[in-house]
Amino acid sequence: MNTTTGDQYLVKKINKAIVLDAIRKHGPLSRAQLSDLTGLNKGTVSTLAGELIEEKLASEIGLGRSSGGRKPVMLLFNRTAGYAVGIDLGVRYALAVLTDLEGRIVAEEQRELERRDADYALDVLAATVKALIAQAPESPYGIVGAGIGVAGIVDDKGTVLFAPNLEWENVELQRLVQDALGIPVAIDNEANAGALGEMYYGAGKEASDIVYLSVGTGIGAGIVIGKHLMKGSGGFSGEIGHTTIETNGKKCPCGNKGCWEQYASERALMDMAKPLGIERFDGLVEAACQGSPEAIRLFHEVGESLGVGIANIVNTFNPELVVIGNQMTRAEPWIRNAIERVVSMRSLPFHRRQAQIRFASLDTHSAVLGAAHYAISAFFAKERVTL
Amino acid sequence: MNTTTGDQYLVKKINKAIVLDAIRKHGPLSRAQLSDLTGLNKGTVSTLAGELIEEKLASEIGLGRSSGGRKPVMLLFNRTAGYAVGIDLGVRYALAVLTDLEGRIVAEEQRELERRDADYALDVLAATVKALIAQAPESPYGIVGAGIGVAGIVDDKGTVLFAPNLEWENVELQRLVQDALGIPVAIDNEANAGALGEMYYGAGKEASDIVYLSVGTGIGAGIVIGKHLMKGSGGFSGEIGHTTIETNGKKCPCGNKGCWEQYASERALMDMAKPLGIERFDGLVEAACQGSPEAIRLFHEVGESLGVGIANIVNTFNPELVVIGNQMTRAEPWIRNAIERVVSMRSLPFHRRQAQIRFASLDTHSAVLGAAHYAISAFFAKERVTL
DNA sequence: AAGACTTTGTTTAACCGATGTACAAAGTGA
DNA sequence: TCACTTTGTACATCGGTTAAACAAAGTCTT
Repeated sequence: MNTTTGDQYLVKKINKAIVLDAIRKHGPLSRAQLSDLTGLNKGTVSTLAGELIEEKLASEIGLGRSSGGRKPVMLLFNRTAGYAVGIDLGVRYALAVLTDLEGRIVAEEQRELERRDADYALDVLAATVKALIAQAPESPYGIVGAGIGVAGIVDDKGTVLFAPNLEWENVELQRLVQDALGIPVAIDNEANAGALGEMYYGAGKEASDIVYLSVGTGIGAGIVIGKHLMKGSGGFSGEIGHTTIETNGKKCPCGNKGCWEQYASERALMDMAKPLGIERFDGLVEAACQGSPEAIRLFHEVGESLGVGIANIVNTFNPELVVIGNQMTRAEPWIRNAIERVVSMRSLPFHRRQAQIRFASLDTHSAVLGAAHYAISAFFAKERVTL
Repeated sequence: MNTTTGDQYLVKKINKAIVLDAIRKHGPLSRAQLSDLTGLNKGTVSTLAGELIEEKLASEIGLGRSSGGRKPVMLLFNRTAGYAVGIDLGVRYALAVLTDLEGRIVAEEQRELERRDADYALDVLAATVKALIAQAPESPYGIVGAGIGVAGIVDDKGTVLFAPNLEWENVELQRLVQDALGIPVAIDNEANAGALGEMYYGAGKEASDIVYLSVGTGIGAGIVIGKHLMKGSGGFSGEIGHTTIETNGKKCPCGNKGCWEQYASERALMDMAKPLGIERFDGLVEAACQGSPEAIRLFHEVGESLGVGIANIVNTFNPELVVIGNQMTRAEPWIRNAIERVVSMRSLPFHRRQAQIRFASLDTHSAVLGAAHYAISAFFAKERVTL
């Protein structure tokens, strides 16, 4: 039993959070509109709005249009009250952005990772973030925190349990980065971060059930149901890439046979491309651009395999939207049709609406923006009640 | 914006719910213990406990042991303040129980379903439930509601969208039953109900991440993460049985190829048993009991296929516990080893703990008790805040 | 057996925040 | 200019929690 009990302070927290959320989502708004929208008494809204202004989280931006009476004073969320850092920690690169509290990018830094060990990555990360922080404008709250999306399995304590492609095991990334930077840090897997990014700032703004598929070296999925990120046990983000789609199929280094990512990942594609003498993904994309029938055939094949797994996801979660992100986005022209054909063939007929399939609208920035969102929402969750 | 705003009444609701929950979960408790446990002031607990007694939801059961001072008055949850009905609506049968508010069975009725149409099922259902209600002892709240677990896909409005084995489509089951019985009714799919039943009253009492697999004619799964039932979009319960485990495998009536339930369901098993001249599941179980090597081989084969799909679930959700329920429970002696071998072979090595595999400890009552739980929790959610 | 100490549960005054009402401020439109 | 609207603030009231005091009912030591 450690449920938070109720008292007046809780009531105030709840209502203040409601008012701030309304301003963030629907601003600019007058106090009267806020009262209508939230159902709170005018007087209550007045006091709470006053305090939010005091705290620099909202500001009066002048008078609005009258509809036959006194002109309303419009309130706007003060999105530059602080700044957040979002980091996408990939295998060969680290991409970091500085955003305001609405997730708008104000600065960006990218670094190549020349080695894979955690110490090195940590050094690069710290330097990158410090370079970003130096660019942050003066603000009441300063840097409110950092979020990291990492290509590996993360638990709810912020430890990277296993990152095969980085060759990491049990790295306490959250603690390490937090100590290095001195600001609150949140960690999650790159696919989950991408899902949040697309939901809040990208292709899924209107949808509430989204699956974000990160198709790179491996395959990861961030699954959002009812605007909530689905987290497995212990914060475990599903290793859906190691789901069997061919019971006696290709051997996977994980020990299993017929894993999806043996057929549908970037790595699978490159394995298939070796006989063609093409070693890099860029090369294959180029070959396809120039009309190479072998290259195009390979993309079709991978697209079909992607479709099989996506159909499984659709049959299991019935999402409105499947967003394909990471490297494989660049293959859109050649895989899109194959995916759509296979998915519509294999997904159950009694779904009321057909799931749409899109490619990440934030391009390579889904994960990094989602990561920034972790920091922003942690900042707001701290002194508030989560609605 | 329709978030509930905060005021004194909300605070009281929250605190009253906290106190009642504490009594339900840890009772008998004294007022002083409640104050310690919940963090609420002694005076507050006194008033709230008084009201709960007034409302017949708790009662004083006498004095407890003193530890050097005045003897405490012990409060106990009044589990007979009302009764709930749980229904498991299968393809060939309807099983219904009457439980007290702690989910203990006080009466039970089972009926065969001789036809499959919804009207007939509804008549049988109504008669069965009425027979149960007639057996309910007098109580302050009477019958607080009914929950139904049904072998089909249910949306969040209580409509059975599709129940292939019952041959139903778009049956507004909740409304129909509610009108027939005049009590609140909650509907969910049988696998979800089973998962709740096992979590609250069965094998999963201590676990918080459980997958309940209902293996009958088809395969359904109820997935519980962090004590919460995972619901797909629109209340959609995952049709995980139609997940592909063999890309170019057997055709499935659903239109897909290589669906899991084409290999691992009761129906798949019986299809395989036809050449042996065995037509019914009972027959096959009997044959295996008598040591028929063909029957045992078939069970092994199905067990292995079950293992493939379970490994997929384990890799995706990393549960603590997988509970196998419904018909296939009866095959435990012959499939258990095959399942465990395949799952441990195919599940990812970096899971910190190996998922345990058990067979439904509530036997055939998982779903029906889970269904009753829906009614009970709906009753408590009505006048309260959900914690 | 008496008195000191403990624990339980109730009572009461103080406090806090939301609400409704009255009201002041600042418009619009005929 | 005047009637009517709309916005935002001020203030008394209400309900609920809390802390502190207190009454009730024990135990334990001497």
